[in-house]
Amino acid sequence: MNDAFPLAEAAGDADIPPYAARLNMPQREAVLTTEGPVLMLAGAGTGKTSALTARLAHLVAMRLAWPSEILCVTFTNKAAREMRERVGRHLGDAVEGMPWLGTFHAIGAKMLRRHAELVGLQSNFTIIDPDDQLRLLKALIAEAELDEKRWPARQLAGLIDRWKNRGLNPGDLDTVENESYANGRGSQLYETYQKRLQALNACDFGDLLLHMLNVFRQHTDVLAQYQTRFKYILVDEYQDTNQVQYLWLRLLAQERKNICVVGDDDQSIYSWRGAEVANILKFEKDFPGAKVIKLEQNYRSTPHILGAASGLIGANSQRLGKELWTETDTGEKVRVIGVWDGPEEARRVGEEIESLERGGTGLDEIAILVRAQYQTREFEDRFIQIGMGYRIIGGFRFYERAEIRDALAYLRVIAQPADDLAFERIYNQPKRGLGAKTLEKMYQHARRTGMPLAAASLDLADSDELPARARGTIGGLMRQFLQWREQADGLAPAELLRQVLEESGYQTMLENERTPEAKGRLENLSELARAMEDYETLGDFLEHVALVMDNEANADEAKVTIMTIHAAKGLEFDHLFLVGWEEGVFPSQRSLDEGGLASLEEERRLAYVAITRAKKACTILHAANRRIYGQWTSSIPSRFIEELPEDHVESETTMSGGASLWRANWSESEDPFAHVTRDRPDRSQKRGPGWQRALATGYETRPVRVQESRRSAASFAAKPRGDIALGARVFHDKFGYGTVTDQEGNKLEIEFETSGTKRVIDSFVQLAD
DNA sequence: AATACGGCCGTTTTT
DNA sequence: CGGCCGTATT
Repeated sequence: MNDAFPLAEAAGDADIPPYAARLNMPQREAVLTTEGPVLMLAGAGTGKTSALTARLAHLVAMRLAWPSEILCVTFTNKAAREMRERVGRHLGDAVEGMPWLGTFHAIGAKMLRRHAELVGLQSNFTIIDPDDQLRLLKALIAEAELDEKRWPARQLAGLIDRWKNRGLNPGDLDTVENESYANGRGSQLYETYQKRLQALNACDFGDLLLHMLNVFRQHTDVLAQYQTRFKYILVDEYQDTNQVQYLWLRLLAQERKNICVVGDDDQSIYSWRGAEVANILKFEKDFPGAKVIKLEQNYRSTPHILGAASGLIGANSQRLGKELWTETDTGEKVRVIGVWDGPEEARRVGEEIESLERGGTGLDEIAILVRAQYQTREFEDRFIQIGMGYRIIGGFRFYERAEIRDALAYLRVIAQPADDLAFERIYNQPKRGLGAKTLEKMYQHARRTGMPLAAASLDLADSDELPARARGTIGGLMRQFLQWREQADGLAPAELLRQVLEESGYQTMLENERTPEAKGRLENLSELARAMEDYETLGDFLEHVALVMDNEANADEAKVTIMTIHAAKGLEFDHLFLVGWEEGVFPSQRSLDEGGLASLEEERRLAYVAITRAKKACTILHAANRRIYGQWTSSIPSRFIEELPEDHVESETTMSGGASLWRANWSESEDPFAHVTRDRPDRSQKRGPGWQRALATGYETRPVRVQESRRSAASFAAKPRGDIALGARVFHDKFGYGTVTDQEGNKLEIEFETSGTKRVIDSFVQLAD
């Protein structure tokens, strides 16, 4: 990826270690400056991971530290994996000995398991996910006799997260913070929540860091132990650190001050969830004498792409200042295309991709980036229709599916009998005839006796408090749990899961459904069992699940990637389509309403991140009309489009000049909006000023006449499959069940029971029953 | 205890 | 428009 380091050739390669041979000057400086604080400002595509891994290799090769004496933190599991892999290439097996390379949360969890007793937990504590967190908070809000309508649990969850991100314990809240929920009951609920978690022997994501920060603050011996151990600290994506992470790092680095942070203030896009750009902006103040190294040579994109991105980000005020450059001198300008409406945007992108495909580009080198998840729909619909392979990143993740969470809940109760949240999830799943009333009694008893829910239910089954049937059911279930728990030690986790699914009746429940969905669920459960084979103990596996919620990319055939810009950070694609660049969509109106100028600048950084994902070509689209919440709304191009420097942009726009599709279509009328009917924007009060402005024009288009797009190349080549006849009942992953009403080659017209009539490619459906 | 309707609300989400 | 949640219904 990198060009050779020029001096390396000049000086002869003799004394250049292999890990540094391909680094440029600043990269090399970042590797060799091992002592003291270092701030590495690495622009997009400037080879920061190369520099980071080389630095790690260097520290070890020079015997400055053992791998186990280096703390290396990332934000994502993916980044941690990549780092581990690349360092492994330099260090060989020694990388095995890098126990402290991982995400903030994974490292926090690892430390906390060692010191759990200092915060009132046992070392086998459960890490609850946001879903459990919300259910728990709802219960607490109800107990506090608050109206959940007025004080939603979501809001409290958000506040607690924010407090934890800032390193605040319940007692640390000032009046303003405390008043921000339920008239001053914020800290009280926060405190109750923490107590409840402790009783459950559980903690949430925020606690993994906050608990450890508390330990560091209150137990200087523990802190000193880690300060001594970590001779060198490396932090990736430093611009994304929040307050706790910052305080955490500062304590750990205080002793030796060998901390190297890497980041890019221009790529800070997570402030809405606690990240503080300020951390990177003030690094030199926090660590006086810090060496600042800028990586500005870009190895990813063409000059036009870089020029466009640089021009755009130049409009931001709060910057450390960096200018990307490249030695490459070829490439097309960034294209900006205006289209009539959302569907046309999807059609147009589809055609562009088919054309790239004909030119030999692989689909996996192409991506479509959206601002918000809902925008993916339009493209999904279109691609299904033309039979183009796509994958949407984000949305439902493997571990979030109901059947997976159910299975995990069983395992959690086995591993940790006090996990009430897990028990509550499955006590009547599969249906055992235990309902809300039984649950309520179990909870009452649990509260009275201080027992965990599962234990309390067993106790209750011994009494006459419950109807005989429920008593028998609970007794049976608890006997099963006891048995599974006994087996858990001797059995491989995957085998245990299979047994649990079998004996609990969960599997039978799905098998009896005999629907394609149920079949899919069973497959997911097999997949889960397969994933478990890599783990020795149940505890190991559950830790993995809690901390690594991502699914490994299923690397099958090449597909176009559709995802949010946030999800694309750190990735790169040859050909990039940036869609929906309209005021209100991007920049997001909601964002602007909430955060004003600061938010606008973050949106602009988001645009910068988006453009810099492109290696060879970047195409930006905007539509003149879009359906927002079912309402047709006319829209104006994003201000970010105007901010792109002209020299690097080519407006092949259909909106101006003779080639304009929509102008041509509507040229018969003087007023381009004459076809539009005036109408009530009665819901506009709820919207921000931007939408009001947009809606105030009062335009609602009539159904748009669209040119039938030329038939796609794909549709000619494919052959129909023989097993589907007219009238057949079929199932489609996205549209559900339907009946085939027409068949033309490999294209089917299907009347779906819930999604209306659609034309789809036959390979996307399966016969029902 | 399971379903059916109706009202509400609507970004981004590494862990 | 469409998905989710909570209440009302049998």
